[in-house]
Amino acid sequence: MLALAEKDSLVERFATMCRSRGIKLTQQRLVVLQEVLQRRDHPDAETIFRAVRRKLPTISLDTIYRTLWFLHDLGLVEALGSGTGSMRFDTNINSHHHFICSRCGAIHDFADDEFDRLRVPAAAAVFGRIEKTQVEFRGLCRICEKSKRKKTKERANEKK
Amino acid sequence: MLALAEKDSLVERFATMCRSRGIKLTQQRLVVLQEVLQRRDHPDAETIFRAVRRKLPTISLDTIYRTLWFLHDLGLVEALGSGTGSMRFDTNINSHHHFICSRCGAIHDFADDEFDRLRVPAAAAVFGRIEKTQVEFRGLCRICEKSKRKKTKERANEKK
DNA sequence: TTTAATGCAAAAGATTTGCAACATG
DNA sequence: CATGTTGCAAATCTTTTGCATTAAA
Repeated sequence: MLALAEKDSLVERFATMCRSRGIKLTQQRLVVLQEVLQRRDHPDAETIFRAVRRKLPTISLDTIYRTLWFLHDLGLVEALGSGTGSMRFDTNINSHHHFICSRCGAIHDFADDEFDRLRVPAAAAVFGRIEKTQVEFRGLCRICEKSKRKKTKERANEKK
Repeated sequence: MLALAEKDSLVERFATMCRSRGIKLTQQRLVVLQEVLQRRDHPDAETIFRAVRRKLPTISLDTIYRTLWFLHDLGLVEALGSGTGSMRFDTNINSHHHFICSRCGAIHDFADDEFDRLRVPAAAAVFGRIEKTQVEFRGLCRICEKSKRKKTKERANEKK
């Protein structure tokens, strides 16, 4: 749900960032960035890999990792660390908050202006300068609510 | 900073939970639980392993994992998924919030009554019933603030 | 004594690294 | 051309599993 113009300007911005750091603008970086920009879920490296391979069949998984971490250093994606399993990347540039299923680990985004501007208590400020505020609600998602009998690990493994 | 009495009652509660499920109360489970209860950081399995091995030298790493997930199913610890690296376990039973360093992944707790009772926006409620609210502030911790030149991955690896 | 839990070693995943071949500036 | 990047394969790290043995109820 990023407007086209917005997306283009991000690609522009990316190109500039690369140039200014003497980093090369390769096909694979461009394709990974584009894939990442149009996603609204929280994919892991493998998922990005499968998607990107349709456009660039020779790309390798380790290039996906390198590129994802590179985008992360640039501040274009956020690393989520999904609980069980593989690392996931949050590609939602807009400020947002999370609902996380405590059972299956599914992550859903929602926006909330008020949550974007929570006061910073002194008890938190002592740890460092705060750059970002995010509220996390945890609970059972709709799907897990229906299959309560299974245990955490069983469900987590099903995802694979 | 758990009072002794509180800690004891948790061990009691644990024993009861085990009995009622026909699960055995072993030395290793008891020792892992005790280690977990007295920690205020967010250790990974390896860290717990090293600590517990001082009391029970023959314990194995996979027993640590099994026990940690068992405590998790019981609701006595929370799985954090640290971003880079290994899974971490939050052993703080009291309601609390997090400051997370976006560079090195360090996690610090703080308490805040008001944050414990944030309203739940409709946009979040649609995903499921909310059981827990947690605010996450992200930024550079004090240590990382001082060593800005290093990249994310370099610092993350140093921790090992 | 019955059943569940442990320790070990091996397997399975996920992620990273060294390096020769290759593409970009 | 010079340098940074890729793809591959092998290495590493973390976590899980199968199974014979041991310990709890």
